[in-house]
Amino acid sequence: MATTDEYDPDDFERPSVTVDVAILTVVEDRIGVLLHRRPKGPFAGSWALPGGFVQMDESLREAAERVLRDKGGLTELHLEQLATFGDPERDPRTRVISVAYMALADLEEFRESIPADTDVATGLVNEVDDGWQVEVDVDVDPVELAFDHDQIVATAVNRLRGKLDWTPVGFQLLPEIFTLRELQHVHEVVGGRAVNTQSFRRRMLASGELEDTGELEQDVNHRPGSLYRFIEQGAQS
Amino acid sequence: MATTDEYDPDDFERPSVTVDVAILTVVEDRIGVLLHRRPKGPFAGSWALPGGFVQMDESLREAAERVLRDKGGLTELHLEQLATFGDPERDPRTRVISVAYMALADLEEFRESIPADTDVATGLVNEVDDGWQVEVDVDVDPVELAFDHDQIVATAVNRLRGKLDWTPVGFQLLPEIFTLRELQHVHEVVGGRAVNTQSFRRRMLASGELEDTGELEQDVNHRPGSLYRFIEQGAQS
DNA sequence: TAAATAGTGTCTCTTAGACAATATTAT
DNA sequence: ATAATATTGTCTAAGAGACACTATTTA
Repeated sequence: MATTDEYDPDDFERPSVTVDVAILTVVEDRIGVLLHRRPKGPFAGSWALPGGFVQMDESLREAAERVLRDKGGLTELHLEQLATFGDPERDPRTRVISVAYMALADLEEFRESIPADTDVATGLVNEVDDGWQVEVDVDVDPVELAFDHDQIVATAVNRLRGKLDWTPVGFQLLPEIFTLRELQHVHEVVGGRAVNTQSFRRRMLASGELEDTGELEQDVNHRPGSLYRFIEQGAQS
Repeated sequence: MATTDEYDPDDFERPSVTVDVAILTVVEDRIGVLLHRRPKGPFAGSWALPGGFVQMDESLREAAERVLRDKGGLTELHLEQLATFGDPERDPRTRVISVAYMALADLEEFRESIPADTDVATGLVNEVDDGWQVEVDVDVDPVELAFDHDQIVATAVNRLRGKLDWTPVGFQLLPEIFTLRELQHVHEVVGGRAVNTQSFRRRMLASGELEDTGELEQDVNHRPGSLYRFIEQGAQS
């Protein structure tokens, strides 16, 4: 038995702790996740989520924010903790426990975070087994992710899907100004199925979370839609 | 920058990692959580969640199961990971990262896990601030929990509440055989508000998750209700 | 019979989906 | 005019809450 009050932490061998971040976006009709190719170490050459060791003086969230900053200055993103993965065999080197985070970016931010000449790529998610498992394509072909990062991506996608119905998280995947059609498209891609346009429109407009900017969509070859902005839900009556 | 592929884990000082388990049940009109009094170490004398250091050869879930076993042989409970708490200051001794789990027990199991002559008690949860924060009473009086265990309890209560609407998790808080009224009571306590009896009954019976045992409640001073059993959702057509 | 809870029937209200009609813009 | 999408109107169906009524058991 090893309870926290009867033993000293120094009596125990300590695992390494990392954070890994699944940065998601919507790319056309698929969910995209930012991957980088591991130059060395275990799984060298494989695609992996960006991550890093947790420093002794930073919180877990700060570590995740540091990882985002290192990836092309991504900041101000929606960032939330997903789950912690601690199988003893998940890293062949030594015991490494990984705290996984999910970040959401719109496609522009996401693309800007990929420097031209680096081993960073957009993985496109295929859902397998009702979405509880995923497969990731890079440049059309399915790839095997390093460590248990496929599980982390699956967890992120499922979390995102679950949140979409209840929270205004869809806005995190769009630029500040967007049309209802674009918002609906995000919901359809994340949810993996078509949604009823009337119902979606009614629900969104009734939610009180959208503000009509009064502007119209530009440069489209059809009737332009109204542009909306997400209203921060700060001050409630 | 410290990415997983460019540094060796041995280059970094390692934190300690623990699991802490919020074992919840329903006690009359309140949510109960199992607490034990810390005999020594930081927060000596304070009430805390049961927990322990993660061993190098066990997974996080195995560590949580070990903690449950140590608490009076609790086993076969619903057990799920909640979140990981890693503020650098959360433990005054050294950097300790805690992976929090939630376990659900029915009141009988819960009571059996409390030996008569130990410093183990049932904390009763008061919800504060819309349930996003909690206060815990032991023997009527509010107590201050050790470390950030109040946050862990709040996270557990909120997770439980969120799950109740979508999953058959209510059954984990009841014995194998129960009446619809008992199930409704669990939902009302967890949800913190009354639910419509007709609607609840309709929804539960229509869910296909209940099997009528054909038996009736015994030893009650009113019309006895039918006893139901939860149907495992294994084989689907 | 009274008390207490189990269980049923039915009405209304809200919300989502289906379907159709009209509006606006570019080509 | 045609293509394409935006936007609105209305009908229907499902589910939840409200309310009233009947049923069953013990005291």
